[in-house]
Amino acid sequence: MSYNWIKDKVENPSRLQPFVPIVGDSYDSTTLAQRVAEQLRSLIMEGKLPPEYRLPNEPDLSTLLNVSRSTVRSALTILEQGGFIQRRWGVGTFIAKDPPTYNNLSINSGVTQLIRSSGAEPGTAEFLITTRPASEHVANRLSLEPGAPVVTLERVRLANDRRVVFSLDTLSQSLCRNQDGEIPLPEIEAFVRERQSMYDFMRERLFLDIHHGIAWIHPTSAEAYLADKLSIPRGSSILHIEQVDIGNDGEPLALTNEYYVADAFTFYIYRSS
Amino acid sequence: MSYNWIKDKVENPSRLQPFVPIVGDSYDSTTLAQRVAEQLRSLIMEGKLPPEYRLPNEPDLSTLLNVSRSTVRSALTILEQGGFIQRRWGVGTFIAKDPPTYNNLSINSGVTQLIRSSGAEPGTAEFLITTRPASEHVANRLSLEPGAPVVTLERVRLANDRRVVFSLDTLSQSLCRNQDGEIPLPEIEAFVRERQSMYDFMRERLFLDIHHGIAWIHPTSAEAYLADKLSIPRGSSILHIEQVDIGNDGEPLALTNEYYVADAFTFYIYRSS
DNA sequence: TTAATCCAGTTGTATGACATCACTCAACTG
DNA sequence: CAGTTGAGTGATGTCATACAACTGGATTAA
Repeated sequence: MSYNWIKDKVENPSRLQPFVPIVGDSYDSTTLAQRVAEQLRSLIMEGKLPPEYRLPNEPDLSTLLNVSRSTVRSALTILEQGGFIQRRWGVGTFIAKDPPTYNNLSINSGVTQLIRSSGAEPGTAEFLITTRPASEHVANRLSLEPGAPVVTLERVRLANDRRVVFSLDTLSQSLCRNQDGEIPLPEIEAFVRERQSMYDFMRERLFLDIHHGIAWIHPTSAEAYLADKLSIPRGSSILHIEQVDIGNDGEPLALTNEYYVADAFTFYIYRSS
Repeated sequence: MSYNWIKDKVENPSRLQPFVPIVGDSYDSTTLAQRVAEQLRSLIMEGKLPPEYRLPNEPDLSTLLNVSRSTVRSALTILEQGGFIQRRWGVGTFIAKDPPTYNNLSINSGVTQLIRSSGAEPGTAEFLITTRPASEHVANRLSLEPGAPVVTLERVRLANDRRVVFSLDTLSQSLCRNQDGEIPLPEIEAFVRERQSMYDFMRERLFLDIHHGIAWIHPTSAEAYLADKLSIPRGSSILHIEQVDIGNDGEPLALTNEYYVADAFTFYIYRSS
């Protein structure tokens, strides 16, 4: 039925890729509506669908995406809750005026993506991977027994060679295994060094999907160790974000501590009323 | 059909109020699904529905709430996105293991509610309300012309008489009017002094509903003025949250600057993947 | 000119049917 | 006897259709 997907507010139609988003039949353990929402969310975050752009109406979206209208509506509800779109009863559905970006803390993206989306080149320095017994605090956060072995990943993250984040990731060693048994540390290191993402490692090697994260934010100031790692004066303002990532079954999977140089990034939060 | 609403994980049934949530016919300009979600959200946040509690199945919820199953599902999708519930295909719908609370920044609640939910008694000191021309920054945030008159509300917020937050609210003067014309400052002051909420004033007197807020978080340290207001040493860590509240039509309504004493509260963020 | 009315287009709600998944448990198999 | 298979049940997910409610502009009438 060749809906004119490109119209209204789009000045440069050739920039928009044809919208045939394929929602494959691949089994994802997620629902169809979530996959549709994810596809549309990518388009929005990549700027393919500009702010205030009017989407096709729901019946047309239904045929375009080859899913039913109720599925479309579920997906749109998801996006609406995230602040990506705005629905106006009797009028239409629009991309939000100011949709969330990667520096929005409501979106659980990693440091690498944050740096990249800010226009800088992500890098790593002082990579250190070790195993150690879990402290009481760590064990508590990860629902482990104190002393249980955990893998920790200590990195200084760079944005265009500037030290901007000190990150300390912790993962239960019992999770670091595939069908062949335990994954040796060098293999983990090789993967994370190349891809610069622990999330990718968890998803692709451990098949651990993260459902959501819960973050605590603490404003603090750099003591000696941090000041050294981040090459900033002692006492500089630091944003400390501690985060537990939760899997689909509700169990904590990973613990992340990130220390951001205060003026390196601007963080947003979408707060729904 | 008298569904046994209280069962499964609930140890103390008498604690749970009977669930007849009435979803009134009152015209709210919001959708039915949103009102249903709001009702359930209140029950969860007030602890009436404990974590991991299993909800009735959707058909039964439908009859209980006197709405259709599609409306129930829309409401549940909203709650699921906010991290309040978890749906498991083929199994059931459950209150989340760790549902968001008022100190979750993903929820747009005011300082007063935050203080109250922490178990402390909210209070106010150094109340100061003025009108002044908008600075360039303020005008930018509120989509006003620089120099346009704005109403500012300067408060030191107390938790059990301890100074914990310095807040500075800004509102375009052109919005501070009802059918009788402009609302005089003393009237605003009287209302906010008593209710300790600018949001309540905006909703009840100005009929301005806030759709969502966008917050910037900045870790910083207290300079002289702030240190004095908050009775803390200079250089203490401060969490600065600047927030623009957006109305249903997408226009900015209010600007809020809040400075939190670092260790006074613990802030959470729900980060969806 | 102005106000009321109509009308087309869109999202919201209701209803019913079926698909898919998870869990339990009986039956079967080696 | 341990392990596997499969039916059965009950839950959420998806589809299809119809209609209600709302918006905004065009039309019409005062």
